Amino acid sequence: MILTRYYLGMTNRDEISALLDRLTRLHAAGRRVGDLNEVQRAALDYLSRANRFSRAPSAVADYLAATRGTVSQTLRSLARKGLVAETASSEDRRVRRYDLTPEGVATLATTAPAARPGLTDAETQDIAEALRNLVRSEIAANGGRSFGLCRTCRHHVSTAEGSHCALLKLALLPEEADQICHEHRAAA
Amino acid sequence: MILTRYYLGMTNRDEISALLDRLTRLHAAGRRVGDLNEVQRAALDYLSRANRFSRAPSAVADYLAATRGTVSQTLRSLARKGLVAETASSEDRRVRRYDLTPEGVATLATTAPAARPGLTDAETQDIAEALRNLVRSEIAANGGRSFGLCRTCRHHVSTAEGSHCALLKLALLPEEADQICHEHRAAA
DNA sequence: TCTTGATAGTATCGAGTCGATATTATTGCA
DNA sequence: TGCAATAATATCGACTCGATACTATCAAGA
Repeated sequence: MILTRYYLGMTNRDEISALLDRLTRLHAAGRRVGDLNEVQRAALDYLSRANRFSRAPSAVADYLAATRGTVSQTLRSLARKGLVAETASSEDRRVRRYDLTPEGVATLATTAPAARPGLTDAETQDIAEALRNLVRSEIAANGGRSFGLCRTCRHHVSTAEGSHCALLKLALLPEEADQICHEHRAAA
Repeated sequence: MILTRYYLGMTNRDEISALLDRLTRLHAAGRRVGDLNEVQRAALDYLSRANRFSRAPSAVADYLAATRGTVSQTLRSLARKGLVAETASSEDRRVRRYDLTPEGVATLATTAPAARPGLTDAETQDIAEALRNLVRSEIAANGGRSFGLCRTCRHHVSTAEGSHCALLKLALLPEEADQICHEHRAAA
């Protein structure tokens, strides 16, 4: 397979940036489905995979590298469309949580990502790993949060009854260990 | 190096989409430099690497998966800022070409992509290849154009005096063989 | 307890992008 | 000559963007 390089005189760093410039545009275009734009779709997808501590506007803002003001509007737009519902937090009265409604779940299901033609399983595997590396480096460069799975966090503790979070000092529901957490820190 | 997967139950395809959702946002945030937004910056970068046949609004629109209307405004915005200048095509009076001004070149140079910390040379190489694959598959899925380098095109012909394009039936300047072409089709 | 500072979220601003649609030139083909 | 295709722009409402200002709430220290 011949792989066309974009610019022969480019460093790998510059080429990655140039490729990302285009790739992010191509990806974004494919993510505008129905009456959702790219950001709304990404926020909805995030909310569907985040645990109950991580569905607040500020967590979405951190995850999507957006300001709180913008995310506030995005979530309001999703709520207007009936795809998410706002819930007040019981512990901290400043915090609001946005959960998917059944309509939100259905919307997500009917707009699943398209298959990627022309890629072997091995290539797909390599691409996933490369993207994980790239996200990790992007986060390191900008001081963002990792937002990994609860199960892979240094604060996750498995017990006989189930598991709990040593940071929040809370018992976890079985499914929560496989959800994204705002407070995630990679195990040492 | 432990690589946190986003969702253990996810297929690679879904994981790639989820990773791209976030990576797109992180990359875009890093590309908003000075008074340029992500799209303006990407368009400016494209124009700096495209050959003279590929600097028209419609080519930029194809490259960035945007509509002509949007690109028209983007280029107008860049022109207002003095970073590009409009030139009428001599062959086809419908076509306009946008070339970088010296200010545009300087802006591009002073906003070069940041280094990617925490990545080895080997990882960087792998990532570049994975992204090339991903772009290729995205194009295949949506019927877009490849936009490769002139030199790697099936219409590129090397001669004793230099090179020429068999599609446009034109002699090429020496530097044009290493620029991006709108009409690019990968060599067979 | 009172104050102070940090945090969570919203409201608002102008600039710009988005898709969609319509319109004007211009080209090329029948 | 006529007609369809192409290139580009103009305009519309919805939305994102960063920036700024604002309110509400929490937490920690005097």
